[in-house]
Amino acid sequence: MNDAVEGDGPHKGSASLSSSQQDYLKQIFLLNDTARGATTQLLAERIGVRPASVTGMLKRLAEEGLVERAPYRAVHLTETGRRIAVEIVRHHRLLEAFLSQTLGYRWDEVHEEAEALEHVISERFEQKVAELLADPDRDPHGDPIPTRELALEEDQHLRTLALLPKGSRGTIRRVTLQDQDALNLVERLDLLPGRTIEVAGTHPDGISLLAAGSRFLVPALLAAHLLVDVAPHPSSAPPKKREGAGRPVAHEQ
Amino acid sequence: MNDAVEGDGPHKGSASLSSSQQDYLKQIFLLNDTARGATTQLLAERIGVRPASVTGMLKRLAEEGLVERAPYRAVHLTETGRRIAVEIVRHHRLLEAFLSQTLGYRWDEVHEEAEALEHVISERFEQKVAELLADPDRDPHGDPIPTRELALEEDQHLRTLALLPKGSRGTIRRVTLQDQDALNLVERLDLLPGRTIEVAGTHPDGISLLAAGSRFLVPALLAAHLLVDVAPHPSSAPPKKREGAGRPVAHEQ
DNA sequence: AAAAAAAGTTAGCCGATCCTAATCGAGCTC
DNA sequence: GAGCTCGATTAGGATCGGCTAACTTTTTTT
Repeated sequence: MNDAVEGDGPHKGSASLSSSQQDYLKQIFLLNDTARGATTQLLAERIGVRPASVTGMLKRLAEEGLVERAPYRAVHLTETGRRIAVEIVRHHRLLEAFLSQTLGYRWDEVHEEAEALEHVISERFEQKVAELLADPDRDPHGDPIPTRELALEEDQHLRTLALLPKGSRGTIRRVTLQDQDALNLVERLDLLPGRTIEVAGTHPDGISLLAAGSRFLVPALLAAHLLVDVAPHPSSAPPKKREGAGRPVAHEQ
Repeated sequence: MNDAVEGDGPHKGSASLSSSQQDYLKQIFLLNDTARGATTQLLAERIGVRPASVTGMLKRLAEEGLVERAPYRAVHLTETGRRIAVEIVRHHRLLEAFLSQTLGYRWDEVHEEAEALEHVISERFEQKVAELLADPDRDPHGDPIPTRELALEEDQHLRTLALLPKGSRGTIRRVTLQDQDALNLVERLDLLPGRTIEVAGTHPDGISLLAAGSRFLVPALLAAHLLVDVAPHPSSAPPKKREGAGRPVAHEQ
């Protein structure tokens, strides 16, 4: 035996999957909603292994019926695989909320710890934390927490800051970054979820922002990861945007 | 790489030890204070592997300077090994207190979960929990929690119920059991830490006890794991807190 | 469309940890 | 003190998940 983690014990579907396997499923899930999909290379980067290792693991996961794949193509989760992945995403985000709210972690410290704990906590732990926090629906980064039934609300109306036209106003709702340095910068610029902003201008290298009276430049790399709830005010239409970048998200459960 | 756990990150000494290794060290530590010491067989039982596997792991641990051993003899921890072991014991007991007090786990549910989490939490987590609970010195089973500096107070004055003579009175302070069924029984008999009792008689198969007005038999197997704070005189007031005489004892390994 | 680049896969290997089966050693019995 | 028994060790193997190097397929460039 290796490190088959059974923090989950005799629960749902994640029983007897190693931390490693859980991690692959989670990353596949998270990448499936992006433009390029869950490619071998992206997975390798996210997970921190070499591409060859990814190919190997994907084979194993395919044998266990957790993913479906065609060689040289992006992988997809099966329904079973998706359920497990969402379960882990729930663990992760619930833990982030918990670490932040109950243990007083700083905003930028939660990710790493949750990363380690998510594979190990039991169903009971998940429940107790959910109770304690009264079923939160967002983690500290603004990411939606899947419900107990594993339904994941999508932020259809949020738009990435990078693509907003000059004059747009709105409220930052999500910060989809994990990098420590980037998070620090976001904090320093005071661009945390909840902050209302206005786009003062767009540049090739970023977005000029008006927030809290001051004006400053948000690097494009950062702006791409700030999801904004756009106010219907200036000239924009009511929230009804949906298929901006790709297929409907894989979650019919 | 395998499952080298780095929940601990760049801290003390436990950095880069696998969960498995951590577990061995912890069990060696726990067994070192017992009559037979940390023998291959006992370790195998506690850890849930075959004796041959223990021999193998002990060799690796010896190479890393964490244990000292002579073939066919019980193992001992080096100072480094001991430090890591105590660190993990601290994690475990702190987590048990936390699960019980903060998350509302039942008394008999905490062990299993702590077992999984103890290898994964960071130094920060440990600190935050210790703060939240105001540096508790006992876990829910009455086991002493090593201090931040890894000093472990010994319960020198506690005596096992199994060996008390008829007529003894005292207060149960520790329940050194982990087995779920046994714990349930302890709970059913209401023999949790804090309960005051009197030995009504001794039998080959157990101890006859007088507690809360009723009289019942405690099986010898159970009695051996109930540590009692014996009252100096039949009339002595039942000490509310724990021993006033105990002092922190640096654990000579 | 041919060549180059990038991405993915295969093959072979390694280390960690576990296992079973067989052998060895220590300590007690007679 | 010769056995015998039980605990400990060795030998040999399996699995998991990682790696490198070499090769194949897809995509991009010219």
